[in-house]
Amino acid sequence: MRQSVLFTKTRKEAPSDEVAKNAQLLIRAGFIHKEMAGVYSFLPLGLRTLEKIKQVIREEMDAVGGQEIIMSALQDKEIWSRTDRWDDAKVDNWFKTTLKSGGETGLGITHEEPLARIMADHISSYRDLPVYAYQFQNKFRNEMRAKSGIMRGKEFLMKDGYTFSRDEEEHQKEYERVRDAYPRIFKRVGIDDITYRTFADGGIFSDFSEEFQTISDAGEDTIYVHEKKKIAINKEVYSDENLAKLGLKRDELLERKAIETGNVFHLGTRFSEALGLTYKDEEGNKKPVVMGSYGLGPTRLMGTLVEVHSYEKGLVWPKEVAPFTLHLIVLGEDAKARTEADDLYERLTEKGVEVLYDDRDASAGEKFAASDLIGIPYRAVISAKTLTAGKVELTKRSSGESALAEEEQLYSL
RNA sequence: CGGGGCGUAGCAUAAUGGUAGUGUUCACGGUUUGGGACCGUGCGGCCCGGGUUCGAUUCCCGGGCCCCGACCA
Repeated sequence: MRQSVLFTKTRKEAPSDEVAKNAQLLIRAGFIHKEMAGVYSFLPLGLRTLEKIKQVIREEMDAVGGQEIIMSALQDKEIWSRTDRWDDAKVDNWFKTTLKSGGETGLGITHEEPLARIMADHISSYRDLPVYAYQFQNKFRNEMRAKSGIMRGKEFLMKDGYTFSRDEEEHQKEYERVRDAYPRIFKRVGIDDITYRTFADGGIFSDFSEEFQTISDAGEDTIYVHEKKKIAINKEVYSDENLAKLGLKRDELLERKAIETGNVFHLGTRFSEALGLTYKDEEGNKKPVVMGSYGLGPTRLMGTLVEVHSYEKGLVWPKEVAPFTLHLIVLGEDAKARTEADDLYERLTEKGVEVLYDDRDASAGEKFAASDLIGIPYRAVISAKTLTAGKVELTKRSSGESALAEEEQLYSL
């Protein structure tokens, strides 16, 4: 894409109403726009990154048998009443509204209920199980206080998945299969080294649930990390009894602030029993389906990446989720350099390299500053200088290494 | 929900009970061209509603935003 037609602009100064680093940098770089507290729109660069994050998650979910769907945002009060999660006294963060035809609806805070009902239409035999379905969908939560930029909003994108199994044994296998896909996602977006599988409150169906916590001072959670075992325990369940269950010792653990980037839960038969989601086993006995749920917020993950990868001058995207792979910059008004850069841009695009081409009529400093801010992993500079050498200057952003390169080297990016 | 703070131009900020200044952005002209370069000219603003007052951007009340805490499958 030519930067001269990209409608977003970069800014020198951070907005005064944001404190979170992720929001400040993403707004300065033109990735997002704040609509109101805890509500953000995604602009061209931000959307490209968000879509890439989604694609990484999608590929890993599909790889463990996930079937993608998309459910409605508007919810049927009926099914939520059956699980006792409609009443404001039970769940206090609904956005509710009245229907003109009478009655009420609300914007989905999560989707166990509607999916259990959908599955009731399609599951009737043990032969139909297990099943794993997931979706990417905006969730709406009427939080008292939004904070931390895009990491905790009132409207946010969520990948929520749900498994349906015959019994606890089968559920455990499904649960582990989906859970074990998560580290592969974190590896691809470059945070596997600081992300820990963390034991947390399990609710009523199990001793523990598990979270994926990414070490960062911007996080809201406190966890205790066992670096060698690559696991952690959340402060909320940090007790001698639980440490004994997990075989952990206090003196081997380090206290850290962390961002909850993902979570996986055992749901048991709570939802299936309330909503009539049953199947017939081999003997013809009617049994409730055992469920699990698996969350991972792409927008929160995007915020996390900014918190842990960015530096004072701007964003630094891992290649897999960067809005573009290469930032091509032409400097000066030298007509030859311009022509060469134009042609190179065309050739690279033809070869399938995702290029943002800064063809604007702007000073070198302005272009470099904008480039630093946007954070595309590779930068290629063309100027009168590089032209005489017959090469382009290629810089790898993550390491800062810079060298003159042949055009062919750019094709392999 | 408890406590604190802030609302002034597209953005960031200053001053003021008698209608507001700076930087940046933007437009135009000129000089520049490897780190948001320089000079000149110009456009552009007191969040909304109510109250006090001769007069409110300024003081008071409510809505808004931010921060700390509580809450957070």
